[in-house]
Order: sequence, then structure tokens, then C-alpha cells
Amino acid sequence: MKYHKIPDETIRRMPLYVRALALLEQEGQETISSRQLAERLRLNPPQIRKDLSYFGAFGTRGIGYPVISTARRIRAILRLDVPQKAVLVGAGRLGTAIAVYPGFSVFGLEIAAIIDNNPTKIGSRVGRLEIEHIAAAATLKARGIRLGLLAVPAEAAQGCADVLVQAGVKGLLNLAPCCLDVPKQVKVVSIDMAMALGVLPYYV
Amino acid sequence: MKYHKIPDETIRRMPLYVRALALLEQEGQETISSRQLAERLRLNPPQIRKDLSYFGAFGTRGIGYPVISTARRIRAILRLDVPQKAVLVGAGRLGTAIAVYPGFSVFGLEIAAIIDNNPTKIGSRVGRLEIEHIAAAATLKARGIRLGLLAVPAEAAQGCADVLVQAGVKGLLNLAPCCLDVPKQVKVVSIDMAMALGVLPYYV
DNA sequence: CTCTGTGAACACATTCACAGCA
DNA sequence: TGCTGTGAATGTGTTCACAGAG
Repeated sequence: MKYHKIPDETIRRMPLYVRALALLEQEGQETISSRQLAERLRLNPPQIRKDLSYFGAFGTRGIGYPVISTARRIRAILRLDVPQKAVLVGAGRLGTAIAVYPGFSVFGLEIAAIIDNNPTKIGSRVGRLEIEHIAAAATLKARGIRLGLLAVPAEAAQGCADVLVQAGVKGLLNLAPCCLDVPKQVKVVSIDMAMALGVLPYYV
Repeated sequence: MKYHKIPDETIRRMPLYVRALALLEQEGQETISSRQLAERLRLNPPQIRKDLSYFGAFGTRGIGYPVISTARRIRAILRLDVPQKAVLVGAGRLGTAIAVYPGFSVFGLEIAAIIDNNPTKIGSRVGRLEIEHIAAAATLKARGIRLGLLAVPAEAAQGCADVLVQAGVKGLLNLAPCCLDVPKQVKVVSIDMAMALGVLPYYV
């Protein structure tokens, strides 16, 4: 395909493909057609073909896409072929739930540090990680941590974001119900569960 | 404005407006212009004006939008003017974090029941709610619960979804890393934190 | 003059239809 | 035949530019 700017929506779906392909690999399936994959993910087959074709030819005509190598290629596109470390800020209930969540590894993601500002929590363990003081942010860059998760109250989120950005963090997953002000080279994805739940009554 | 189908993206942003207006109300601000609101939410002013105009004229030219009544009208549009009850399935770490999260009330949402299949957990309390057995799903309809949150492992999610749909639940917020098969009159919103984090390395 | 409300223009994303390879 | 890869057509959502109200 000629040069095309890759749609953000395509990027957003890529981890979905990684997740599905990882499962297929576990099931021992070697190839999958866009039709089968679309059925699993409730997408349209041409959508999947176009998404993948933005990055070149992945499949074999008449057969489909090879499960293992397609997963590997998508991971490489998303820069998930190298382990990506993240710092989690906030060791409350949500924070600890995230810290022990095993689902990050499919994407090569690892929670490599936990930070909290509550002095009574510092030094205690969550899984195999020790909760650190916010001052430890200064060491993040040296430890190769460039992603951050904010699981703190809304009032604290902007301050934490500032500290992480200062510490060289380039991508933030914000779980607090607020918007963040960050330099534009820092990418923020926000998730607000209450907002997500809030749209449902409109549709039901 | 003449008849227009309202974009899904517009609906998705409406809770954002509710959240911002609730905060403004707390701050005592009586009106807000699309420009000011856009700055807070990092959107464009025309976007906000168009979103609101789909539902009629909310604002006063030269002044802006009245904070309180606009919030009330959006809540009514989203059916959040009547209290909406939800059942939470899964009383693990993520489930309990959600159960005690205070952020739902801004939207008139309430976690009104918690269900888990672990017999040792049944009867114990999370906040002021008692964890119930999955068999209690049969009582959901009578209790006016039409929304569900799934905070269970991926392997259990489809089964739980089936039970909830059977029990008359019309909207689901799925936090498990999988897709769900539901009748098309049931609306599903899925959140996968690992997937959301997984797109960040591409952008950084 | 300020700010809303909105048709029209534009940009972006999805779906179609089919050429081309296995 | 079965399935991918892709330009073209369609559909959806955003932004612009300005008319019109306060």
C-alpha cells in the first residue's frame, strides 16, 4: 500500500489483535482468517484486513494470517517487543488491584515500581514490589521507566502527572476523573469508569 | 436544529460535561462559555457547542451556558436524572476498589449489589453492601437493577454476562480482557486497562 | 462586542467490491 | 475456490465561518 497516515482508531485496535492472537497461540491455532478473527472480536473482516495492511502484508491469500508471526509483528509496531516498564502512582485499593493484575504481561508491559505519598505505606510490599516515596520519581529515568499509571484521587492527579513528566515519563494512563495538563510530547490516555458506566442508561 | 442522529461520540462526551459542570457548580460559577469549558476539557469550543445543540438550545448568546440547568438537562438526556442502580460481579481486588469508589454518585449511579461465586466471601461486607451468591441474580430485576459491572477473570466473564442478561440487565461495563456475546438490545462497554496502556509506547 | 447555534466544508474512518495470489 | 490487499465509495464526526441573539 502507498503511504498512508495510520488512523488512531487502527492503533487503538492493535492491542485487541495482540490479545486475540495470544489466545489463539495458546489454543495451538497456526493461522486465522480475517473472517474468523472478526467474529471473535465482533469487527468486520475488511476492517481487520485494512488495519493490518497499513503495516504491510501479513497474511497469505487463501489461508489467512499466521498467528505467531502476526502477533510478533504487531507487538513490534506498538513497541511492545521490548519490555516496557511502568510506574504506578497510588497504592490504594485500585492501585493494588492494578499492581497484582497479571494481564499486562501479554503486552510485554510490567509494573516496575509503585509510589504513594502516604508515609505509613512506604516500605510495605504489594506483590514483589516495595512501595516507594514520591521522591523516588527521580530514579525512574535511570531505571528505564517511561510509562506511568495514575491511580490517585482527582485532586492529586495533576501534581503526580507533573512529577512523572519531570521524571521523564512519556506516556500516562490516567484513572482519575479529571483532565491533565501535560507537554504535548507526552501522551495521555484517560479512563473514568464512572463516565463509562454513565453512558449506558442512555442506550438501555 | 433540524433532526439529526446524535453521534455516539457526542454521547460519550456528555458525562465529561456533567463531570465538569458538577465541579463548576461546586466552585460556585453560574455560567460558562464554550471556550472556557473547552479549555478545561481540552476540546474545541465548536465541538462543545455542537454537542449541546443536538439536544436543543442550552446557552445564552453573549453569556454562555448556565452551569446548573445545563448539568441537569444533560443528566436528563443520559437518563441520569433518576438514580440508576448497578450490580457488581466480582469481589476481588478490582471489584472491592470499584465498590467503595465514590465517583459514581456525580452521575446518579449507585453500586446496589455485589455478587461473587466464592462461597467464603458470601455474607461478608464491602462498605455497606453484603456480598451475595450468584443465585441472587434472580432478584435483580425486582430490585430495579438494570446495569452490571464485570470485575471477574476473562474466563468467567461470558458466564456472568449470560446470568446478568438473563436477569434483565440491559447495560454492561466489562472490565475483563475479552469480548462478550450478548443480545443486541444489551449495550456493552469494555475497558481493558492493559490494552489502554499498551498503545502508549507507540506514541512515545 | 460576545458568545451561541448551525449549515457547509472538511477530515477521518469504515465498508465495499474486486483484482490478484495461493 | 478462498482469502488477502487495496483503491474507491460511503458514512461518520469535527471544524469552520458566519448569521443572529443578548
